[in-house]
Amino acid sequence: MVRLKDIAEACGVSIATVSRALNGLTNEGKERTAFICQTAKEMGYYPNAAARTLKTSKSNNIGIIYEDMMTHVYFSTLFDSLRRESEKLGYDLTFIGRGDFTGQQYYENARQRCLDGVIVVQADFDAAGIMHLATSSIPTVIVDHTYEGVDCVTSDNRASMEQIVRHVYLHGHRKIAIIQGQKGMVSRERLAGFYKACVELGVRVPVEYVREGLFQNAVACTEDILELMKLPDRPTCVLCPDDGSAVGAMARLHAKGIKVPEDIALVGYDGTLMSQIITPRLTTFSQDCTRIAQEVFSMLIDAIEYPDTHIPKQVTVVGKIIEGETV
Amino acid sequence: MVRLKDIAEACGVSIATVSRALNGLTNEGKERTAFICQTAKEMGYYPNAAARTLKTSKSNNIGIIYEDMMTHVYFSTLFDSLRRESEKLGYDLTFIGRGDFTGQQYYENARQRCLDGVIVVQADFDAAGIMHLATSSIPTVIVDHTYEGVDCVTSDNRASMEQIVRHVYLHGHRKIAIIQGQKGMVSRERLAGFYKACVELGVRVPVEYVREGLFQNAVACTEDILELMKLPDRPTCVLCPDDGSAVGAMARLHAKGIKVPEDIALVGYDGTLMSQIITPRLTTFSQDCTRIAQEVFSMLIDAIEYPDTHIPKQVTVVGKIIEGETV
DNA sequence: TGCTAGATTGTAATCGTTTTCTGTCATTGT
DNA sequence: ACAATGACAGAAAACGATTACAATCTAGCA
Repeated sequence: MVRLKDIAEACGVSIATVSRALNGLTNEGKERTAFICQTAKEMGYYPNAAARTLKTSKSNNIGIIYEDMMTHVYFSTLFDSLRRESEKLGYDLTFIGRGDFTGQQYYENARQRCLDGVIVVQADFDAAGIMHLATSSIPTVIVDHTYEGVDCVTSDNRASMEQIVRHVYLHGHRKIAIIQGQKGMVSRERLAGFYKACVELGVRVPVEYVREGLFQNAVACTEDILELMKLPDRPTCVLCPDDGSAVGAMARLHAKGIKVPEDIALVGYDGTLMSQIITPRLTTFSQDCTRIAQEVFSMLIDAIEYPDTHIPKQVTVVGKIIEGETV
Repeated sequence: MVRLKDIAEACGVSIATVSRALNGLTNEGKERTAFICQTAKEMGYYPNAAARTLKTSKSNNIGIIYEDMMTHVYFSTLFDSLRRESEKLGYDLTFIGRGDFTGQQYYENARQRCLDGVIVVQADFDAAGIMHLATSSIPTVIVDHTYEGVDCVTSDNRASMEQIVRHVYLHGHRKIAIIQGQKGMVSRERLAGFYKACVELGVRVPVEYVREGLFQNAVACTEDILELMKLPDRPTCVLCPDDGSAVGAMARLHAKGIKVPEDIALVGYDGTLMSQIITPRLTTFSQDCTRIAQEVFSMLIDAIEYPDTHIPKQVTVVGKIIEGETV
């Protein structure tokens, strides 16, 4: 391993001079600087990250706390976007937060490795711990969950659900059912949007039309839909928690002789590739992961670079309906 | 931030003593050790990772080089497994390898941050660079690609394709077509297995039955299938590069009035959740990501702990056919 | 009691950088 | 020609841990 010291010896200057030359500090003479840089490159020098971190308390590393849900298309897409963005900005992404972490430990773990910032995705699990982290001196951005007074970026679940309801309303639907995902802020927000739009549009919602379901679980979704179809006053349109559920349910319905959209209209969520390649194309709602990632990093970078003047804010990113053929 | 020094002062002992006590070095007296540990905990001490890494050249961090393909279910599943395994063993996972890396840079980047090891997934992109890394002093395991003399774990694409061919053969198919994925070792291996099984079973394969396709691209897959259906001597069974393609294609075929499996048998690949919740359930091949992850880490840990005696090996993990209703 | 072995603990060097402070020159103004 | 100024380079002190080595203390034994 090549050290600053080796270059210093090779060039016949001091370590400090090499360090400054390499870091572009204006101090040094121009051609000497060039010579040092040249030599460093030839010798294959790379600064030791640990030493630099130790001295500067900057690691160029951003921690990411993710539940084990990478297999859900939304989250893998979001991750891809986050990674691309972090790459662009010169940060590496490290997965932190062992499964059994709680309370202070998120914070301590981040502190321990001098992370420059932390991104928490879907912080539904340990409010106290997450808050401790988010209100600490370590820049933190929360994705898809809102806490007071800390940086949050959420795809606006409430507004999107409103959009969806209005969309199907415009297509003539007055009996709209909803199947929710796992309990949590996302589901709550969507339900709130659902009710809000229905109230505003004067659409009556019988309690039986609102069902608890699961994300990414087409079996559950199908069961729920079949239950809905048994109702004396059956809905004409069902809003599913995500595309995976909707696609799976659609296939099952189809096999049962129930036609989409003739017998029942279906709306998905996420705007996945899959939703657009099946027949009929699913009407769904696309969340703009690229935008989300950009917002996340813009807030994070601001918090990192201007820790004193940074003001936490809550940003919502609004997606859009992708019109398919199932409504 | 609490330092060793702070604890030392609080306890009235030297820094070295605290360090030894905390690391369980047998040197220290029992109750003094206990007292130090207790105090450290009370003060909320966490060792500074950078300092420790600088001194010991161990980071407890494993780098992972992944192309941007997290949205493919196979890779997200694999990643989940890798992460779970790394968590269990106490390592963190850091995404490294900026998009424009080449040659030595993978190695230098890993060296720079004192990574204890590196996992390279689908190393199809920069053979020279990857080899430089893999043959360096940094423990490296390559997933889903085979290089001579370095640690590799692959799902046995050749053997699985053979299994698939034999499976459909047993179901009476003699006209078997294959749609490949992106060019690369995975596709090559699968094709080799396909030919091998066909030859052994005495199945004739017209050149038109072998088509180049794309992974995770149902549109391309559908086009390919439709082309195949136009052939004067059409195949009775088509092997698709992955479940996503197969599911999408199936839906399109269905819409065109071509029935699966009556008119054409279809086989997917990956054994995803999706493949099992659609109707008809897709016949597919499940890759055992958990096993792959275990093998990866077993090799990695061995290479890390016994760098001198470690012998690189090539491991293949065999998956199994999931019988659906499309053959 | 005096000496030695063994058990603890402390001192200080080290890991590779960054950065402050000091010192040396050369340049400029008077 | 001399002092003041500024540009540049080097020495050395951190950052927070680990660890080889030296130093101290205790106890066991003659």
